[in-house]
Amino acid sequence: MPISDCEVRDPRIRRTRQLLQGALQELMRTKSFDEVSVQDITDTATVNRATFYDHYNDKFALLDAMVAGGFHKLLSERAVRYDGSCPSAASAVILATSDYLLQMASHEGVCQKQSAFQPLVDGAIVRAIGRVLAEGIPGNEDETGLGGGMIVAAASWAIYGAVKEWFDAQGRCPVNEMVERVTKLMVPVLSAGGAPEEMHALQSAP
Amino acid sequence: MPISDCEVRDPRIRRTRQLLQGALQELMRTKSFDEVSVQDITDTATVNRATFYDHYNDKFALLDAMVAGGFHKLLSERAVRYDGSCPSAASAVILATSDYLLQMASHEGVCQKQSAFQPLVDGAIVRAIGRVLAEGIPGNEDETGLGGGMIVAAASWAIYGAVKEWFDAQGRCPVNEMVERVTKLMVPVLSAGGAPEEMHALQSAP
DNA sequence: ACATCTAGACGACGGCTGTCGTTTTATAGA
DNA sequence: TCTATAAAACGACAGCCGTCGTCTAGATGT
Repeated sequence: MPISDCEVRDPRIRRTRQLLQGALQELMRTKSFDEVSVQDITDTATVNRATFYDHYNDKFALLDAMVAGGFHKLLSERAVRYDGSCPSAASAVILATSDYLLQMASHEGVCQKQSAFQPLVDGAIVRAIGRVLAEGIPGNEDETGLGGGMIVAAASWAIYGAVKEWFDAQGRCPVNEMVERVTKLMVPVLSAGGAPEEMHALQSAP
Repeated sequence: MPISDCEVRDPRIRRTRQLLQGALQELMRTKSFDEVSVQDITDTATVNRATFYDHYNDKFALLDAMVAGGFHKLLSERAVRYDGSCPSAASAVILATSDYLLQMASHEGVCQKQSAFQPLVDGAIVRAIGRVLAEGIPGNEDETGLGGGMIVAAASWAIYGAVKEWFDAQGRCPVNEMVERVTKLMVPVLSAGGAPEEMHALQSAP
């Protein structure tokens, strides 16, 4: 019976969900996700276990909401928006992604241990990235006939995959360099929808 | 205590794992993944429940192995290999990905209902695509200094994301057209490592 | 201030999970 | 062929899951 998570009016609901998300974050500082039980979460949140299921289908749904919310928060704090195919905007999204991964691994501790449910986190972040990109790339098939949906999908998955690859193989190169590489890789993809002129110029620059 | 899944000598182990994977496939023809219990699987496979845990950590690990194995089988049946940055090779991988999704949805029924654990399937397929691409793109950082790992990661995630986008929004365009679009999108990414000449020619072709 | 609505508390339920130790069975190698 | 190895069967266990129905309390809106 969980209600849609974005834009909840009732302050009680917000409070309870805040408590649950906080409890999960707290617990994941020491345990890995699959070692945390719903019982643990509700005990820490001082909330009845049955109440949990009034808000989320299972602990995976809670994780999903937490990740999506956290990433969205990080984006809005920096006022990161992807408007059009501007490469610097793409870089901002890429940087935000890597920062979020770092933040999760360290002080938030969302994925302290490499859990078997990492793919769930992956999916949540990819969706979040997709949402940002979609704001800048109209989904309607315009004169180009390419369909922005596919570009957004390809780009958001690619960005996350590349950043995660860099992240998992730590110490390969500094963040700046990684962002630059991924941006260069993404520019031709993102510019496939429109405004290709400036892109090609930038792409062929040293 | 599960033993590594690839290259198992003992025929008994192969037999049992075959039975378990077959049982899960069978059950997912009617139920969604999260509606299937380990009990169901072992009952259908006529195998003791405890035996299941000798082979897989949980039912998610079984799904993962099943998807990876199935995709690898589909690729080797067609002798699909990605050697170098040849666009037709990329197209073959893309087509194989969409075919695998179709095959899963219809007659194999791996993801009949849209389950909350779809991300796990996603991750398994992305990893499988990555393995194929990695054969054609050397991971060592050569004179280009780009590092093939990032390209492989970006490309495999992007390919799967794009194909899945097309797949989820069914009826948008025929398969051929989708493959062509995604290939065009991926060529600049894949060719970032080396052999960029032919690529650029193809990219600017009508 | 009041009546109403509804989130949340609570206890209980059957079912599934993951693990353990022991026993049986069949493969692999000498 | 015979023996050592190891996979699988089996039963049992505590613990967690997801759900249900009922009841309380507090927020909402008039």
